Amino acid sequence: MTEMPDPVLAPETFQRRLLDWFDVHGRHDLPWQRQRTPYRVWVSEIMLQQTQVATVIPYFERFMARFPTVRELAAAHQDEVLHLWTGLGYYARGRNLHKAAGVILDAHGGEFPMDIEALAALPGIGRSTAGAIIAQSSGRRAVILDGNVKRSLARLHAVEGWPGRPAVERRLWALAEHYTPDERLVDYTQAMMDLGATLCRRGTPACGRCPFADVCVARARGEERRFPESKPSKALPTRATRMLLLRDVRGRVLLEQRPASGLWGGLWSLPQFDDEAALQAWLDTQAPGSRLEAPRTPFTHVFSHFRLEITPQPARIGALDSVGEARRWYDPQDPDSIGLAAPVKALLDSLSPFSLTAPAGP
DNA sequence: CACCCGTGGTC
DNA sequence: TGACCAAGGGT
Repeated sequence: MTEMPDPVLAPETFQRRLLDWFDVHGRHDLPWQRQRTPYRVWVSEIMLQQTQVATVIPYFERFMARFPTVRELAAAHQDEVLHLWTGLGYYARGRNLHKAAGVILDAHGGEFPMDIEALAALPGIGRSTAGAIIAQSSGRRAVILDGNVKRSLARLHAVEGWPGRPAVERRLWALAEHYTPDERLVDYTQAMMDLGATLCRRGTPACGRCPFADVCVARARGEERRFPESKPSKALPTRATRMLLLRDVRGRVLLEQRPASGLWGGLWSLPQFDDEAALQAWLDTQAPGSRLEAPRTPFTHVFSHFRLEITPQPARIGALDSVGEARRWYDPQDPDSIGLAAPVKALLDSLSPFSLTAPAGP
């Protein structure tokens, strides 16, 4: 048996209050709530990891139009999957989604394995996402613990400590397990996420409309903003890079495919170098006779764990014998269906004469 | 465990 | 305006 987490409400009372609230105020018309197949729920859950609903919706619609079932997804090239993922971030999600589609076809005959362990064994699916897929697509009992649930439960019980710490996370899982009902799992899991997303928000919780305001421990203390505690912050290191803008006579730009893992893994980007010397050495061997132009003004791109200072380095082609497997000429006027890192896409867009026309002003 | 992985919104 | 964060998972 799991530890009894001093609940503020009996599970039955919690469930009834939550579902009564959800029936009136919950979200019932999100795109993935139509045709709740395991496939559609799966894709939506992956896209929604660390990503807000409003951002996901257009990506989800485009993805479903191109890959209506897991078979089309498995048959596609990773490039096309990443192309549809461009701008969404955390590209390992797209790579894993594509990889898992192949496993579902090869090892599971095209049918989703509908148990937690088998689902969580698929790349990109962890404990919480596996639970969400089970609950939302089959209605069977499964426990979820995403950011919304963590925030709501941390406040309801005034759970101290950053939820990333294993001890805190265990406690939150125990609370989530404690309150999860045996019925109406589709609605219950959606309701928990809706509560966190629309009422128990991070910045300005709408306690006045919350069905648990009278029993919320954090609110009773007037400390709802203090929960959940935030991650201990560290200073962001800064790295510098040069991005080579090598153009041929037709105005096309040389792109390189990034390594399969790591930052922008599998996406196409401009060739990157630590400094001008490394860039020049590359030009001398790979594209002799090329001429460097003046570097453009550096700009900074901030990632989650470091900031990248990018200096665009334009150059005109001398000779380039072989473009090779992981390289291609890319025409910004006539874009290919490939995955481009967002800052690279913005930089390439800035090369287009069309983007140099008068900006739309107020 | 601590770190890695992206982008857009928010204050 | 920079710090913080969002429907987490992999290594």
